[in-house]
Amino acid sequence: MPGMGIVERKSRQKQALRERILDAARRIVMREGFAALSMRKIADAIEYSPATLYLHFASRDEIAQALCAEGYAQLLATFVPLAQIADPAERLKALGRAYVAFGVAHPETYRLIFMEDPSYTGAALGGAAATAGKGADGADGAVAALADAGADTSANAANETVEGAAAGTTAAASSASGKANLAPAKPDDDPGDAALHIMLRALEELKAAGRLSASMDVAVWAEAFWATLHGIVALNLTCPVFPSAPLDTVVGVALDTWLGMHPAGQPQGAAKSTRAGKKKSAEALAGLHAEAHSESPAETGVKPATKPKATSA
Amino acid sequence: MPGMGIVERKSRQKQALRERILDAARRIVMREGFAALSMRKIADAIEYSPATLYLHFASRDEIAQALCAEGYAQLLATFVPLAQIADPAERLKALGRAYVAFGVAHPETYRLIFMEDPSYTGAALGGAAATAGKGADGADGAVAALADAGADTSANAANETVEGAAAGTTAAASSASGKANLAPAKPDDDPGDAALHIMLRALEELKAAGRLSASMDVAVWAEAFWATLHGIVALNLTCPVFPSAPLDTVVGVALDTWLGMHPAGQPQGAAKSTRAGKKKSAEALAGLHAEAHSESPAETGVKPATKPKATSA
DNA sequence: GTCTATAAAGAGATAGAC
DNA sequence: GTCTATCTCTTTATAGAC
Repeated sequence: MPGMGIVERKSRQKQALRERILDAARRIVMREGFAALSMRKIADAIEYSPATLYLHFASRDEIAQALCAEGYAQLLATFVPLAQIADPAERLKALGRAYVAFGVAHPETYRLIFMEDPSYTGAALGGAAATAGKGADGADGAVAALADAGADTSANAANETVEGAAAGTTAAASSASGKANLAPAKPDDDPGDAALHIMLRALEELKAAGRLSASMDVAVWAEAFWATLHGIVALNLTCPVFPSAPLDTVVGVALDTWLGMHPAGQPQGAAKSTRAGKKKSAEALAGLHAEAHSESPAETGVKPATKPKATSA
Repeated sequence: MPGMGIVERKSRQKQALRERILDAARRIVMREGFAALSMRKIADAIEYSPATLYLHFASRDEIAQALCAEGYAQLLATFVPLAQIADPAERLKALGRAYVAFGVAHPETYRLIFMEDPSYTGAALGGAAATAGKGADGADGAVAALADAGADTSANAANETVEGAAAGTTAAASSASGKANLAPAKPDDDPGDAALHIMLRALEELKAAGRLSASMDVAVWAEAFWATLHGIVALNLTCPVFPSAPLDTVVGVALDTWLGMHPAGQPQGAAKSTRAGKKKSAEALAGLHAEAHSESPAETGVKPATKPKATSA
């Protein structure tokens, strides 16, 4: 009968290898896209045999889902601090900018989560988006993944993003409000729900403040708003010619359109002034947020050329 | 020396087989998704050997690109008649609805064109989206594909969509305007450019009529608007929980937000009234437009469950 | 033109030795 | 736990007979 220390050590070792597997998998996905993720490649990367992987994950799919959970948590982590912004409209704009920045900074992660497979996309998005009610069916290891992911890369990513997005908005105002919006969106939910609720809360406030048409269904508005952000990110990742104007200009116009310009009365056409770079400069937006990542430089670059391209001989 | 008739017959036969190949490929993509498209499957479907395919197409990629060209042309075909709508705002709304309807009615086609690979997406989108100028580098067989595609399926699809989308708008007004907007967007361009120009023209008119902020850059607005539409379609195809509200409600809110409600003074909250079905009824929108297609019923269905899922044992 | 046959590469997953 | 070896399956693409 082995001492308890031995059991713990073995458990730690097992857990460590699991992490190494996920690390390697993440790197492969980031570098070559999800389609190129194979058990063999992972095994090669960590210098184990393919068979070993199956002691930790039942299938390639399980690895993919673990990666997804990390990604969701990572995205949520960039949202949470923004919930502090006092003005609901500015808060939503900051969330929108952070969302786009995340997608641009982590293209393959974003692809995996939101553009790859309905089963992946649906996984961490429990029964979310169901207006408000809808009994919360807890997603499992998602929040735990947040803690883990935060330990290596996403913590940095989150902070960078937050500072970048909050700069120039009402960031300072959050210290003045004190109580207002510090609820971190019930943490026992899955990240998808949590992120959604952050947005919905801001929307409710906006409506309460009379800055949103009283007849507007916030759930519908939220979905359309989300679609706009997703569309910007998705086109940016997939369409080589997409923003012909600087990305942040397009984002600015979208945010102004959905939320109205001037929270306190700045001249309209806020995005107009930004129109100077006039050529795809995802860096203009992403450069602010996504510089201190552990991800490969290729990920923060403009466009991955033509990564996917699964099988070719 | 064979008579000319023999040469022609052989040429016709060769062309016919080429069409059969593309037909089979299209069916496979529609049924099982692009990832499942393989030379063997095509060969099986047309009851030829795989080797024969290589006499008509150099590679699987070439087939994919031919499919893309068809898809672009098909989408453009649903746009062209809408250019007749007199009121620019209503025209843009109709275009938006048609765009979403197309994506919902032909999910795998839409996926292939706009969500699969940057090289596919960029192909038929020549140097488009480049604001206005940018010397037109002619894309090759795209327009020819329009003629071909129109011959079998897309003509019906286009007409159905047009009638559906135009109903309830200013369709009748087009007969009153006469001259206004009948330019079919220089036909020697590629479909991507053509579609874009239809939209840009409407936008310019909108701005000229003072219904769009004078400081707004129409190219930026157009891209953000497109992103919204793409986001709606893309989320609908990928995210199982996406529109919790009926799809057309979300589309309605988006269009109203971008274009303002009431072109002539109808009460605001135009989308509110639509909120009744309250459950994903893509049919509510797509049912109108996409009923008489030659595509498999699965394509017009709500969601393809989990089609892609490339390799599994 | 079309076929058969096959090369060459890669995938996921497993059995069984150690 | 880990590895070796392998099974099974699938893919693109080609060579060469007919």
